[in-house]
Amino acid sequence: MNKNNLEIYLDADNCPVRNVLDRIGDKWSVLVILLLGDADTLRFNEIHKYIGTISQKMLTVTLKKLEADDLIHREVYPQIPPKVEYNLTERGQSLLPNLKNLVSWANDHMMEMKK
Amino acid sequence: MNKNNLEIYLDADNCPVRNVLDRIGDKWSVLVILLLGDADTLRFNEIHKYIGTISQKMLTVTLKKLEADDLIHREVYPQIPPKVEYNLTERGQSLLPNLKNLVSWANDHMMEMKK
DNA sequence: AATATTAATTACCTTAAGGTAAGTGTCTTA
DNA sequence: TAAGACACTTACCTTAAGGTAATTAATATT
Repeated sequence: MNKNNLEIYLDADNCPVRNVLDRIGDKWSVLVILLLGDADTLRFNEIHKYIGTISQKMLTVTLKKLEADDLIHREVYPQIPPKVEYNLTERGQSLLPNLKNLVSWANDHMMEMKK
Repeated sequence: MNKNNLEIYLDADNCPVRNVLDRIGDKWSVLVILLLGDADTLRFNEIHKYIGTISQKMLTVTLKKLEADDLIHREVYPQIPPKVEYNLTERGQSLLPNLKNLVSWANDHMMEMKK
């Protein structure tokens, strides 16, 4: 057994698995990142309409968390009615391939898993 | 914007992102998979000791879910006291690289993120 | 005047995740 | 005879995630 890997996974306070899942393991974060990865730039209501089933509250909460982690950038246009645009940061872009790999793994294997 | 990808991500009832996160997006699943990926075969109490902070209850719940999704295999030895060994299935093995990529992304980026 | 628009915010509620602590069965060992 | 090992199971409780619905500010449109 590889002690190095074990130490990395299990170092309780500094566990990368925990850190990453605590941030994007919620119901909506990954979806928003993938969406912005494809769409480049989207306004609040555009994301809201695309996802369809997300509540306004959870969309703002999700966007704020992603912004706090520097995964998305938020650009406010000082006009009325308000206009706010979102797009991925460099860090968000760097996460994208990992998520897309997960998606394609899911497409390959999820069908066979019974509900 | 790529309509194909969007349709894949957003198809509410059949969304691969949701499917995969619903199954391994919980607090312990990924950790257990990574552990079994390194250790090959582990008994219940070995996993319990390695992770340290997981409760017995959550370990059994986690293992049962992973087994139901055919991500880990459970081998019972009919002896007393009981002996049960766990290891990754082929499907679990196929997920492993994706998770390791996520871990290494986390190692590269999580330090910079403030708590 | 009244209504629509946009991106939130707030109060309230429900559900689910996960923790603690105790108990189970069967055998072995001190 | 009592305790220990092992892999759970059960009852109970707390916390957090996420949902609904109403409200906001400032302006343009009808």
